[in-house]
Amino acid sequence: MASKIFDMFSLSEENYLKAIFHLEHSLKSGVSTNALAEEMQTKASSVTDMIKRLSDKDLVNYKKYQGVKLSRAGREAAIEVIRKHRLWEVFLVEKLNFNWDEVHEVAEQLEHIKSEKLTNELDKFLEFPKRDPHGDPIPDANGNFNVSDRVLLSSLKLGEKGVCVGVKDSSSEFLQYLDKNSISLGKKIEVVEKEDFDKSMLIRMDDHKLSISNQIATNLYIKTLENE
Amino acid sequence: MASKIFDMFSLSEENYLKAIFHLEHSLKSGVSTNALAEEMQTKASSVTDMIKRLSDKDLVNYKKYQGVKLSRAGREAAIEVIRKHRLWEVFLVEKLNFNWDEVHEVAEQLEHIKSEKLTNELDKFLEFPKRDPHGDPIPDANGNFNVSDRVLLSSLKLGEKGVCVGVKDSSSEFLQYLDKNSISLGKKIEVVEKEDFDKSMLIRMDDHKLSISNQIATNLYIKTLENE
DNA sequence: AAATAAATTTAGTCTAATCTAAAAAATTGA
DNA sequence: TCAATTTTTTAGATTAGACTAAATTTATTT
Repeated sequence: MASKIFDMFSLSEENYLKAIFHLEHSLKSGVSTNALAEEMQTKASSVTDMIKRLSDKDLVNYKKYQGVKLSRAGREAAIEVIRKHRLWEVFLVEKLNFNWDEVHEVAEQLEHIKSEKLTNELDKFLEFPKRDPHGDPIPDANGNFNVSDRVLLSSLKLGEKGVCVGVKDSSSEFLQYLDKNSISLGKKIEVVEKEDFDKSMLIRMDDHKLSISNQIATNLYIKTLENE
Repeated sequence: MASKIFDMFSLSEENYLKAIFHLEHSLKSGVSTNALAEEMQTKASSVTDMIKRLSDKDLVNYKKYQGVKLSRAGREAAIEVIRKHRLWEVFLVEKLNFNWDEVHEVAEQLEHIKSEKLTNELDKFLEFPKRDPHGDPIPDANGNFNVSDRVLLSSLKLGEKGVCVGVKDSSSEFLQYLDKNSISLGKKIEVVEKEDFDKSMLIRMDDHKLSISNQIATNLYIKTLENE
């Protein structure tokens, strides 16, 4: 972690940096004002204001009408926040009996606590977890994290098998749906039917079959199994 | 905990409530604007503003030029913050290898995290501790906590014995002084000499004697031992 | 290449929390 | 008691972060 001399960002700044980071990864491109406004649940004009502040602090590269990109410093700050968020999620589930659908809001608060020692001791206390309860990778103290080779369930072909390794949507509604259908990380899944019409699929899991809508299938990450 | 319907207080409001609570207890009276300004490290005019806001929300009783007192709701809110602060301190020391002189600033941040489940599960995880690392009592989920019968070391008479049970000053400077002299909670102490001139005292602890200045003696809480 | 639509920025307002300086009230003490 | 001092409050300004409405720039269509 290079330039961490003085990491005093406001709560709002940290949330923007995090949102830009996430959007850069899902859109695989620069981030537009509107996209950011949507992500932050705010107005485009507010976003423009904040972008200027972030740009003045060299946390993002910004040219009018051209969207933003994180600078190196901005990316480091964003990753630090994400690291803390995911570590706290592990803590809540592993130590405090939270279900995976209950951790998000609390972790949104805890991720802003500023103490390097706290973060690193928490990491150690949890025995350096590699993934959070939703299967997302946890950056280490240097900001490095594994880019995994997971794919969406919806992209599996007929007959292919895989292990459920993560969720894209981590809303409690979605997670509760998964709970209700006993779909949890680590479960083995095989695609036994694909329906062109509505893109739903029939999967085999444990000893039964289950029909999965496209909306579900596009929000479940799978690691495919080479076998057979 | 009676009226906890909607506990959405700002960070600043929570800090004021906590400060008023502490001042009410140490001053044993209503809290003046200036005292609160001193405690909050801010200006009297800012305090007046905030007091008005708190009064509008019925968290304090306020009459111009008369100082403030916490209302029932204000006291409950303050106690909740204090409960969280102290629980987090225990967590940091017991689970994350923090020394007792390192916990304060981090706990100042953690005390504002809003999640009843988090607080109560943390309490359970720590096995319902009764005291924080500085010997201060931790309120339970209903806001009740033991008012203990501790006294200041400086009030002990010649020959009296006691156990060190808490610190009044929890600055890291003071705590480091105690560490350096092996004074920790639970240690047995006997007053073997009192010096009228500068109010210092000589104490016996473990197998040696130690000279204690008045400043130290007025910041160490002792539970006296009846024996002998 | 205009004309229209969409995205973005600017200008001006608002709120919470702070500040300084000035005014007002309460307290102290000769 | 009443003048001096201290405490407290008011008035007005400031800042971060948000908002609305209007203006401007870019993108899309004909």
